[in-house]
Amino acid sequence: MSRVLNEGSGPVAPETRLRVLASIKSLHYRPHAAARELKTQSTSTIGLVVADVANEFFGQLADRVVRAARAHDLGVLLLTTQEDAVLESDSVKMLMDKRVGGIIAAPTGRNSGVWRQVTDMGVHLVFVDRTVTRVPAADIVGVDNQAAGYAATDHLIEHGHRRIAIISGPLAISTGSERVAGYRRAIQDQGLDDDDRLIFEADFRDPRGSAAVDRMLALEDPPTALVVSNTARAAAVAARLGERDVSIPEDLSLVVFHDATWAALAKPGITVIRHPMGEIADRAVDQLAKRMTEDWPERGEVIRLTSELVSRGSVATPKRGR
Amino acid sequence: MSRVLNEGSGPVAPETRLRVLASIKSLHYRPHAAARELKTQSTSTIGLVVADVANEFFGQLADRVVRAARAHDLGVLLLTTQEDAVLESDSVKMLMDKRVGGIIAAPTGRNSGVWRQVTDMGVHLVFVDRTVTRVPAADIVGVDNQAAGYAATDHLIEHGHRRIAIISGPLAISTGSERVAGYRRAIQDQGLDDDDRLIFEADFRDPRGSAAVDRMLALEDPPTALVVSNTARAAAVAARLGERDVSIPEDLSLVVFHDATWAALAKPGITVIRHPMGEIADRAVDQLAKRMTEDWPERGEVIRLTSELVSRGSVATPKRGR
DNA sequence: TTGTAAGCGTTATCAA
DNA sequence: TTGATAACGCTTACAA
Repeated sequence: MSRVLNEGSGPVAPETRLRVLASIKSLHYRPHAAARELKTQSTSTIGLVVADVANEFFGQLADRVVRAARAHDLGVLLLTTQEDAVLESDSVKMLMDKRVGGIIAAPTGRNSGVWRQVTDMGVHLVFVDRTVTRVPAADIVGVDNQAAGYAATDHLIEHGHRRIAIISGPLAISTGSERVAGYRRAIQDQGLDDDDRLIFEADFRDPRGSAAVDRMLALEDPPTALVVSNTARAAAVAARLGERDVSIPEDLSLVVFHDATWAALAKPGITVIRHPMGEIADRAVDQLAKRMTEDWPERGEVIRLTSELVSRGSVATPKRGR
Repeated sequence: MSRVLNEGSGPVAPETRLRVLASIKSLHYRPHAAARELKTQSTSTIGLVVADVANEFFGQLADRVVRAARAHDLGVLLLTTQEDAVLESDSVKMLMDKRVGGIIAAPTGRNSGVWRQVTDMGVHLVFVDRTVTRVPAADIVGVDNQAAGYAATDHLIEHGHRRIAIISGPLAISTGSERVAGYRRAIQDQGLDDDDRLIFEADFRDPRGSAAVDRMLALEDPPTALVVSNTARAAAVAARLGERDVSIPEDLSLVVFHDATWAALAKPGITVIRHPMGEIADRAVDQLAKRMTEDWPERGEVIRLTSELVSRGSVATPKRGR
């Protein structure tokens, strides 16, 4: 009987409750989630849309999202975009058909319209890590990327570097442009040369991802330090640097976004910008869970967490001369 | 109208089909998945149960499973066990309530009964990477772990090592015991000393994961080579080895299971056993999709794929003397 | 306190 | 070829 499962939904005699409970046990009865959803017009599943869980960054994020969701009794439907706009909108379509209660997404950036539709149709949306414009109802949970870009660059400047390059993700993506903005601001604040040729935009899916390294090394006046703010390509960049026999930090100081396993294990250890992955995921899920119970919000909320620069051995004073 | 969506389900005039299609467009109609499921008693979602997608191994697996599932128009509900038996059975419970069409799982090994119930209730089950006993109806997709353990050990023997240690995952898990069995067989085939003190069983969740390293190093007659068949702890082991100033391969030759990013990037590169992650995922999903359309099988099928030893710089001839 | 019936959005059956 | 109707398994409102 329904009243014993959803306690509080009506009166039920203690004795009959036990009788019902007994039958449930003996018959191995389990409520049919789809039927319940159909009747109550509510779901206990949310969607998670990220680029690629093979990438440790999103893997960690997804792991924590799943864990946090469980605490709210929410299932997580995982969809990946592989940074492809078509896969992204297909993913959204599937989630809408399944009538998820909300979506946590790291958008590719090329689908504002699709995301806008999501909120227009009354499905709650929380962007994590990245954002897109023109989706006012979406909540945003992420770090202050501009500050992080600034911190990474400033850290290198403090060590005496004057020519600092950055390998960014696509500037069309919020994290890309924000981090580069922070980088630029740091360069300008210190009165350094703001040289556009030191800014490399590497596509997330660039098979070699390292073309940028070659172009950088080919510069007539190559940099003495590098910020890799493109998390997805960072390992490829490091690999290419190794192939090209660039030694770190002697030839090049290095700061990388995201504290991946390889960064801590490399010799020397790589100085990184560390994101509070657990907190990002927890806040995103909490926010979504809150939205799913409360009434529809006026505008989305922006939750900015702080990243941290973890200093290891990949940054040193630049060699003199050259 | 239903007949135009599910084409072939009934006759429909070409003209009315167009009219219906037009309304669908204009009203932004999307079929309600839950209602359809309720009626047809079928689902378009499968469950994926792995330990932990923050781990690159399962991250890669999950990524490919999601991609392959999409090709079959299947959604993936992701649940993680964190290697915890309780979380595992909770996960299964949720998946059963949601009436998924099937489950792909890397079981913790401590829940045979739960998995048995899954198949008993008519839900298709494909084990990936690992297995548990007593679930005859489950399909299994994985590599030949015993052969892999043998190959890793034999590779070290061929390089002249006589004392070879192994840090395994829990022996209660199929991969753990199989890999150790392969290791043992290689040791015995070559007439080497089969010393139990060289076999270390490190729990997947061991916070330091490196206690085994310390114990190994404390041996009066320490090994000259090490196989780390515990993928989840391999990075921690490498980190501890570094802290203890063990240089590779001079002091210790190393072979690790799973070709993680850090293994390729380390200097020297780490020799690894590489699993065909993509193929494992693809076969698992294909198998599940096949089961979901066909009739219930007699017994599960076992699909054994082959792993590959990728030689890099972490294996050398042992130093003389000692 | 308990039983009954309607209805959620589909698909399938049966008449028209 | 099409329209009406029952049923999937649940929740909920209302009657007993």
